[in-house]
Amino acid sequence: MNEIRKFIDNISPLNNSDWNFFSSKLKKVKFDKNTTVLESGKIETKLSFISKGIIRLYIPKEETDLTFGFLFENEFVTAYDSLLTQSPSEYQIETLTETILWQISNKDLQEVYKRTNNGNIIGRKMAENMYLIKSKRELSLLSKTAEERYLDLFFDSPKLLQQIPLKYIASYIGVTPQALSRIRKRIT
Amino acid sequence: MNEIRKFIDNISPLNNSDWNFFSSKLKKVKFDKNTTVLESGKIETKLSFISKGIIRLYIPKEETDLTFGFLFENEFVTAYDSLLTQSPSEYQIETLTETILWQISNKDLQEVYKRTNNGNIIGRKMAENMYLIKSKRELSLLSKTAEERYLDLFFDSPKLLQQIPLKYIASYIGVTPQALSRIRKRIT
DNA sequence: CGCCGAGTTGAACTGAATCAAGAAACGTGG
DNA sequence: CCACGTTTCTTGATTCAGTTCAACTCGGCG
Repeated sequence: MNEIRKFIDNISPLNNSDWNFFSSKLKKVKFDKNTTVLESGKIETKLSFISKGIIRLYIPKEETDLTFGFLFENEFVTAYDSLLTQSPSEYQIETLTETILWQISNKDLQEVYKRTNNGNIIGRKMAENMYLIKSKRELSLLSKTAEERYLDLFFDSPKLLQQIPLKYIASYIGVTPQALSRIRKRIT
Repeated sequence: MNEIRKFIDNISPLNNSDWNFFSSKLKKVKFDKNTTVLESGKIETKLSFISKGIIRLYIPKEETDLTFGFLFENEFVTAYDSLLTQSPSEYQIETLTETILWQISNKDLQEVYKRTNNGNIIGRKMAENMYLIKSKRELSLLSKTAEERYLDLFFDSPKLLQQIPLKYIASYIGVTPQALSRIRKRIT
């Protein structure tokens, strides 16, 4: 839980009473490897902090599904679109390794926004942060080649990448597994 | 100004005193056609509401620049990344037609967040909204063909499209003007 | 009138998709 | 702990959407 407070304080510091309120709402949950945390079509009701494990966010498709991100230890994960709009999630969330999450329900999160001093600020900063991530991604998709995107990802989390099957990375980068296999070959 | 209040009330209603505070900060500015509103490299200091006109958001590049969006009447426009991080903007903002903006400075906007009841909520909802837009765009770039993206755009704002040079639309869709010209030919 | 940028069209080229088949890694049951 | 089957990864051949380079047309404007 310590890590969670650190993460949040980094966004906007919480006083102890606010933190106590927030943390009292958190529930620890454990998931096996390759387990669905949120099924696409369901409405997202939780915000989760990854205490341990790796998570993939994707849209399941007939043939190959579309991967939108990998989340690691000490990051938050949620089907944010669905959480915000409270409509069925296109996205599905799945563990790639054994995973431990701390979860707060959307209901409780809204309470935090209302009841605590900094709740709304944190909510705003979180949304702003999510925006900045997507904005970067848009730029990457528009202006970079698949190879550059692979190298970026490799640069960001080299070790973690080794734990993720190539086909998922390919899907995140926006190419087929075959294409990524060739890119890899080319650059080594 | 009426339109601005309508827009904001749609996000989260403001009481009169909050609105008065906010609207007192707005300044009306007029721009000619093809005029730079924000130069890339400068820090964004304003949030602008488009009262009249069409605006293009892009990153200037040596050869062809990258277009990230078109904004129309009764929408907000800003180099949001730069506004949030207060670092130099990669993005440049330019009018495509004669344009009238209502602008509020970032400084005043922060005051609105602080001083008014709903300021933070609006700030949050605005960020959430910006996120949702980018999220949609990411999906479009990852899963759709250039042709599909063109049709989407056409479907969203058919009339407005006619006022935007093809080369900018091509850049938004992520192809060369030649390619878009052929797509157009193909689908008519 | 002549020029210039925008748009169209053509031809050659390229990166990635698709189809297909084989090799390697992985896990599950005997 | 090995054997088998399934899934993942690699490699090859073909196809395709889009790029690049280039030439030509059109419309507006000095």
